[in-house]
Amino acid sequence: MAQKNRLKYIILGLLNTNDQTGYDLTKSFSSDIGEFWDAKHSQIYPLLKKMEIDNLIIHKDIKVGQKLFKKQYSITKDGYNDFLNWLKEPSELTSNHDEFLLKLYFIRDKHSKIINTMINDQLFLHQKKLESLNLQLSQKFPNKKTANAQYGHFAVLKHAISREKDYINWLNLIIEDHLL
Amino acid sequence: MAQKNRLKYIILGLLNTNDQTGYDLTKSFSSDIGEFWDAKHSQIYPLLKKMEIDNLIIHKDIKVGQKLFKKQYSITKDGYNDFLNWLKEPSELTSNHDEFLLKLYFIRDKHSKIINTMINDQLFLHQKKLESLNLQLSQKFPNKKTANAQYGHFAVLKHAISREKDYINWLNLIIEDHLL
DNA sequence: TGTGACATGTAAGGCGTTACATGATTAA
DNA sequence: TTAATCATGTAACGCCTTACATGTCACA
Repeated sequence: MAQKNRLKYIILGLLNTNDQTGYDLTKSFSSDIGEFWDAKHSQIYPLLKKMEIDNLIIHKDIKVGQKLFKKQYSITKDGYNDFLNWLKEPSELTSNHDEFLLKLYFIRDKHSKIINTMINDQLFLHQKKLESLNLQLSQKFPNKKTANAQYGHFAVLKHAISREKDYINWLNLIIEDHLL
Repeated sequence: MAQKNRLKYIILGLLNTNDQTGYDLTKSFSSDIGEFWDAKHSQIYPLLKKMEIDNLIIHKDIKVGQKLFKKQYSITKDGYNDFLNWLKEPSELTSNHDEFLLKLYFIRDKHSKIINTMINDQLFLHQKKLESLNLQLSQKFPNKKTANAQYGHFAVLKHAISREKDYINWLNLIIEDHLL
């Protein structure tokens, strides 16, 4: 009855890059990796505990300030093997959940009045997103060297940008078509 | 503690187009709407019962053959209002879950050997998908009239095609870049 | 001294998947 | 007569979200 539990592999992958706390991992989902997956701290902390019991990761207590200790996790050999096996597995296509498209699907009349605001709202959101992705690209990968050093991250960011451009382009086509 | 429960709205939307059984609804997810959402019959049947209790839909027993009765559901006034309210709500961006991109993200070395098979496998899947979407387009919307009659469905299908083309194009760019 | 970020947890409950289960109908 | 499709359900369980909860640290 097992579900995929991809979050486990994301955590392993992130810890494989460098040791981190649950808090650090949580932040990854609001920036980088949030483009393709999301998770809240309330899911991450319990999973970290479970993964440590399963011997995939271990933690050290690091002193911060006077009283506070943070738990810095690192990946174990077992964890690394688990991660590699996942990487090597073939990936199926995952169907995208897009609520806007879902709504649009149900609008049968081309000249429906609701369609205009819907599309413009969505256009705005995707333009904002594209801007923020472009900003990320220029900040994280100012030159070829930086891109080659973290090639996957670079490639995935380029994908996201391409995807947003395509989305915006398609939305504009719909708007044009709508005026006819 | 309410989650979104978008499946409810999909069912309402589908029933708003025409009366259907749980079986019919289930099939929608393996074709059309499966492009943007997925659901199994084991989720659909219980939800239909709940939605009928909530007065959003009602069913009639329709005789099929000698013994079998199927439940044909239709949308109620309450259900229609619920559906319309959902349509009118602004839609936020939903982050895409794409396992391949997730894996790619973690591959730091541009010349990693694993990258080649990964990309080619994925390229194959997206090409297959694009073919099937093109087939759907030509079958469901052979001309302008048919497209205008179900505009949303048409627009969404065009989107999916555009998305797959963009994905394939990006994959090819990565492959090219990889050879350098 | 107070605000925002850092840091870590638990609880309740809905959502979604996999598996188990059964039977009728249709067309080859 | 047999296989594919039609048709409808339940059970177990893991995933994920929302909400509740607490306390420290750095900086202005």
